[in-house]
Amino acid sequence: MNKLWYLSQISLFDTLPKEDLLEIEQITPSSVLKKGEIIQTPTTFHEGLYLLKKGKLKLYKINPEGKQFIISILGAGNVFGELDSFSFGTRDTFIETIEDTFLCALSKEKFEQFLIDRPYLAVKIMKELSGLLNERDAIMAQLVLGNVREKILQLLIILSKKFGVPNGNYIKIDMPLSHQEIGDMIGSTRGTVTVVLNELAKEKAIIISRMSIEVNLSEVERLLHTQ
Amino acid sequence: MNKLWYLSQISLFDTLPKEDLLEIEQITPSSVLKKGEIIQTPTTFHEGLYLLKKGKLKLYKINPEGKQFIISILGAGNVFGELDSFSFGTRDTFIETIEDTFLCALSKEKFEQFLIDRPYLAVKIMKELSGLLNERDAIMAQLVLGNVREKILQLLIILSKKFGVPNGNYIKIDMPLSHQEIGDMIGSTRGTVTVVLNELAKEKAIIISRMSIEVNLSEVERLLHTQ
DNA sequence: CGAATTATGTAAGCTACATTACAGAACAAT
DNA sequence: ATTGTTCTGTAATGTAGCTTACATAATTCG
Repeated sequence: MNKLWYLSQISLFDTLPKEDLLEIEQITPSSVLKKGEIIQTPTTFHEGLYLLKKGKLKLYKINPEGKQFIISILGAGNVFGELDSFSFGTRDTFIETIEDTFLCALSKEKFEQFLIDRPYLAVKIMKELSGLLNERDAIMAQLVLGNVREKILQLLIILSKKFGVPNGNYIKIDMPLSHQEIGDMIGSTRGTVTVVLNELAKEKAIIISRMSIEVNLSEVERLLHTQ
Repeated sequence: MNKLWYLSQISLFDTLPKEDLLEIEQITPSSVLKKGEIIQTPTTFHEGLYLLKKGKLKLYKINPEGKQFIISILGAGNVFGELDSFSFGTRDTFIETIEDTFLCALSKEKFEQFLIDRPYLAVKIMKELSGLLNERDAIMAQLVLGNVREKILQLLIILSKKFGVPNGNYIKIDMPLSHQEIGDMIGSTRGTVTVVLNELAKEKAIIISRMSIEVNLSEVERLLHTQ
C-alpha cells in the first residue's frame, strides 16, 4: 500500500485526477505518530494543513477546572490544521492521537498554489466545511436538549456511521473507547455512562465489552426517536 | 441609503470592487419581511443564498418535545441559505425574523457564475465558514462544560460583541431579548435565567430592563474567568 | 509471574436546575 | 379605559445526574 492509495481515500481529494494525486504525493512529507501523542494545544500550533492518512485523532477543549470536552474524532480521510485565518475547526483545540497515525503535511505555500491551480477544489472545501458546520449544529442541539441517555444514543449513531464495521447484526465501532471518553464527548461522567450503557445492553441495543461497543443501529435509532 | 450601501456592509462581500457590488445589486431581487415571519423550516427550504441586509434572524432547532434551541442569531452582513449540498449552517433549521428584515437573494446560477468569475471569493467563503465552525466549537464546549451562570456570561459576551452598541460604560445589546429566548440559546429555562440575570445586575455586571440588556463587558469577562 | 495501572460496576448522598404554579407589571389592541 | 397578552419575579417541590467512594476485573509492564 503506497502513499497514493491513501490519498485517494481522502474525501477532500477524492475527485482529483491521478496526476494531481501524484503531485500531492511528491510535495507532502509524511509523518508517523504513536497513540497518545499530543499534536497541538491551543497555544502550540503551527501553520499548515494535515491530511490524516491512517489512524484517529481526538479534538478537544479543556475548561479551567480541567474538565475535557471532545469536540470530534477525526479518522482517515479527514483534514485538519490552520492557515492564515482559515482552519477546519481545529482552532484553539487540543489534538491528540488515539491510535498510531500517519499524517501528510501540506505547507501554506503548497496548499495555496494547489488551490489557485484548481478552482474546483475550493468549492469542494466549501462543501466540506459546510458539512462540518451542519453536523456540529445537529450535535449541539442534541447536547443542549437531550438527557444523557439520548445523548449517548445519538453519539452511538454518529460513531457507528463514521467508524462502524459490520459484524453480524451489529456494527462494531472501530475505536478503543472508554466510558470516561464517552462522557467527555457528551458532557457527562464516567459513572453515569456506565449505567446507561448497561441499560442499553440489557435492552439488546448494544453489546459492550472492555473498550469496545457494538451497535444495533436500527434499534438504537428506534430508541432515540421513541423517547 | 441605497442597495449598494447595504452590500458593502456585508462582510462576505466587503472586499469586492465597486463594479462587482453594482453587478450584485442588479442581479439580486430583494425582499422585505416583518418581525416574526418564519423563512424556513427543516421541511420547507428552497435553494439559494440570501444576504441579510438589515434586521435580524434567529436560527433554531426544535426537539420532539417542542423545546427550542436557538443555534445562532444572524445580523446585517450575514449570509445564509443552501445550494446543492452546500450551506452556511442553516440546514435542517428553522429561520425566523426577530426584527423587520431586508434580504437579497442570489440564485444558484448567479452565485455559481459569480464564484467561477472570482476565485478569491471562494477563499473568502472558506474563511467565513471556518470562522463559523470555530465559533460553534467554542460555544459548544461552553454549553457542555459550564453551569447556567457561566453560559449566560459567555452568551452576553458574544451578543455584545456581535450586536453591541456603546452606551456609557455599558454596551447595549441591540436586540429585543426575553428571558425565555436567552434560555433557549443556552439550554436553560425562563425562571432560572431571570434569577441569574438579577444576580448579575446586583453585581453591577449588567443593567436589565424589559427585553433589554446592557453589558459591562470587562466585568462580565472578569466574572467568567474567575469562577 | 507479580505489581502497577487502567477500566468497569455500583451505590449513598448531594446539588444545580427543572417543573410547576401563582402574581404583578408592562405593553398592545380595541 | 378595558381587556388580553407577554414578560418578569419568586418560591416550593422534584429529580436527573454529579460527586465521592470503594471494590473488582482486565491489561500492561518490569
